[in-house]
Amino acid sequence: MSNDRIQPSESAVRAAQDVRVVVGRLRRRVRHVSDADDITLSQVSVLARLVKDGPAATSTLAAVEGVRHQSMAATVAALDRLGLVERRPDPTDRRRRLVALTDAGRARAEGDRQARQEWLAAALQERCTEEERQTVIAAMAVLERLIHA
Amino acid sequence: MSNDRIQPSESAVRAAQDVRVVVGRLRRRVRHVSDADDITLSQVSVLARLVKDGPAATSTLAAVEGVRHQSMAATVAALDRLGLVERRPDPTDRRRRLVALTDAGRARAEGDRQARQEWLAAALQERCTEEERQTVIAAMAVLERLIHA
DNA sequence: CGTATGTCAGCTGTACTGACATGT
DNA sequence: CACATGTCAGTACAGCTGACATAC
Repeated sequence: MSNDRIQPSESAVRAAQDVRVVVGRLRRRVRHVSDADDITLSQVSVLARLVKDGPAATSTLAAVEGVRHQSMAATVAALDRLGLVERRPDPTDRRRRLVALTDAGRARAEGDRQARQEWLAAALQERCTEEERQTVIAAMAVLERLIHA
Repeated sequence: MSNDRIQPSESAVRAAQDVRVVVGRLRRRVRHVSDADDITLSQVSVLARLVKDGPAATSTLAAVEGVRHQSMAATVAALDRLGLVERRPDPTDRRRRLVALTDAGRARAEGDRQARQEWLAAALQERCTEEERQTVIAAMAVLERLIHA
């Protein structure tokens, strides 16, 4: 049990391990469910963001999602091909192209909120107590804070 | 606010959204940190599993990790190439090849537990209260239960 | 025979890096 | 000039499917 470095508490090590395992499994699980539809997780995430925050530049989207701008560009290009977003020049800065939802994109985003997240939301509803849901929300806030280091 | 289907509570929808966002970000973050080493997340996961459960067939590993056997075969093959596991025939069933840790694999698995998870464990240690860590552990238990539906 | 296990080949999604053009 | 934004090209990882051989 000796350790020459910092000595994280038992709870820190335990929490870190649990998080890693659960994150891996959750991701596969969500992806598998989302296979039913034909757009991808990243795409859903961007649509949801656009609904919430309105039109944005690729760089901005990349920043809020925590990915490189090149990666976000690929996701946005896919959404463009599907006709769910459109990219128009920003009149105030000709480097930028504002990404905005099309009507189809908005409709899709609405539908997804019920369809895609249904399994998790439903599971949280049917198989958890309100207290457990609050625990999950609180834990996500803690992890979010750590991510934004 | 009408909804013709089930009516998940606000907290269920909120929790589901938070989980999705945080899972995505955490995964990218963990992967980035793990770049310092030279083995991948899936590989780490398999090593950890072998430490815990002992030698196993590829199919078995695939089942417990929740992936296709072909996917697991690729991960195991990579570990084999690195000399961290070895595959030997199962005398009782000549279709199977038992995957077992080598000494190097065991050593690597041990080292990883401290090195790779350090950023998260350290963050949980330094920037959280004990109560927050317990919240995270509790939330992971809840999510784990939901995954194993 | 059907089923289980494993291999090989090819595909997709997601993210990365580096190099480059263009506009502020 | 440096910096921000975006595109293109190449790479890596991690999963998938289908087709096939072999063993139970």
